[in-house]
Amino acid sequence: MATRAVRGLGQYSGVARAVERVGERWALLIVRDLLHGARRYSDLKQGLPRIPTNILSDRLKELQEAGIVRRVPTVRGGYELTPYGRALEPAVLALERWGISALGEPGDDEIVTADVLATMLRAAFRPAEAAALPPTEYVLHVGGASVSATVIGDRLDIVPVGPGALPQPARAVSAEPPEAILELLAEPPVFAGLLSGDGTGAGAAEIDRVSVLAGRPSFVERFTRTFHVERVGPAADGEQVAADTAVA
Amino acid sequence: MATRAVRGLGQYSGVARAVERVGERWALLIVRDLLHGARRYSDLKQGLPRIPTNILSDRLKELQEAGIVRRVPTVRGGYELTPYGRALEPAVLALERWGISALGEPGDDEIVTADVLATMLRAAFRPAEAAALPPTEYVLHVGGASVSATVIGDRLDIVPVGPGALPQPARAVSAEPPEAILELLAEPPVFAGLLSGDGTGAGAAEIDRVSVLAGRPSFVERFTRTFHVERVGPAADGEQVAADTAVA
DNA sequence: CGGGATCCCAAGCGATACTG
DNA sequence: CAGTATCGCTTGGGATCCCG
Repeated sequence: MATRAVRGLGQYSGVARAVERVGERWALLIVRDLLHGARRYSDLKQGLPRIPTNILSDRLKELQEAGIVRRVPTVRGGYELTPYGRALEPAVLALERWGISALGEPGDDEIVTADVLATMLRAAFRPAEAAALPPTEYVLHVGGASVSATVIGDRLDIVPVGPGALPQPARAVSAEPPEAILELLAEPPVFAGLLSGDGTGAGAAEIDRVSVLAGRPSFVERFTRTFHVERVGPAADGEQVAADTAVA
Repeated sequence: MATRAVRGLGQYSGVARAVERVGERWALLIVRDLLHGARRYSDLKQGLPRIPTNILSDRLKELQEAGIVRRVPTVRGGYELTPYGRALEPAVLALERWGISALGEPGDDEIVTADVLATMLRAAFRPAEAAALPPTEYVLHVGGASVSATVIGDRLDIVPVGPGALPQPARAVSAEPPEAILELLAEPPVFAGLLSGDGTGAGAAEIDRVSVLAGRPSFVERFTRTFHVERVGPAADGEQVAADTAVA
């Protein structure tokens, strides 16, 4: 049984409410995956390999009760976000940005899924920078997952590609793809570094370690300008604090 | 003992990392309070009435190990965020915005602290709107907590006021306060409604229930323009889904 | 006043088995 | 494929006491 809500945090606060509703283990990762479209039970389970099936079931039930998730009537075992759940996107992307900047090395059995990759891209996407660049399609292969990110103006569209991706139904705008295409292959940490590198000096190390499978290598710089997150390492402990900070 | 980290989520993902580091119960609320300045152990405990002391101790230890929090050398029992921890601010505010829009009625023993109030204000603050308005100081009394929010141009400064607030040390800019002042008193749910109301029609109900203790009542509208979050109720279940959403 | 130690309960969780 | 049922166990977390 989905127990919960008995343990409020005792604060009339937005963050507290948010934590009460999506703070349970796994909950936010389910939301993250659903942000990219409806998913079936087995899709979710596959994307979250370490989640026990009963926990997935519990979370989905709780998220439904909270009005964050609902079933897709037409699809057996299908789930999707409600508008209320979709409103979590800014928060999820903000957390993603923070997390990206200190991903470190992958753990032994840590995987990268298409949804993980898509979230990284959407978190790192900079519409203002992108708008100034020519339309480009980026095909990324990172740690076994593959997505195609098409950037036209300040718009970003991501679709899963390659083996393992189900046929994508009814793309609204199947206008002709941009003529500029860049296809990259990179190990997960290299890819993370590519997103959070400073682009010029230090980031060059990552650039050398990505394989350009198709497209002009100079497009890599276009990619790093389009997709970028500020690096904020965990306490290099180098700098001094403003010691006069108030202890109120 | 602070056990943890044994249970990774198995994904090389920013959100997963974020959840692993600040997903523990209470952790994000501690960060939230520390976002407004250094705090002592007892301050934190007071602001989080339901947290057991050992859990607070554990969390602070874990947050330190993660490089998110560090001790303030000059203050006994003082804690503050590292730059890495402060980088969580966008994520915290995004969660706050989402949480505010469905706060509902306060639970029996839910409290509002000055830090809670300050977080609400900072989450709801709209610099672009504020910049067009004259400098104004808003003094808010909500559910026992009181803060003063001074808005000058697109800048927002918040200081705790009234009984319970320690003397505020060394305000850098103690320039003369704005001549326009609005002092409000409201019950917590009324205040939340004020922030997420639509400002005109439906929001009027909240406006009638706030007490203007000082300043011109017309300034209330200035307040709601300066501080606002989109309302996204949990599943009014009214509208239809785009049924063609991909289940990929 | 800051914070560590201990006890104890149950919730949250994970693995496995089972069912429509 | 989409879950439910059961079980054991870890551990989070609440209360209380204790120490510097």
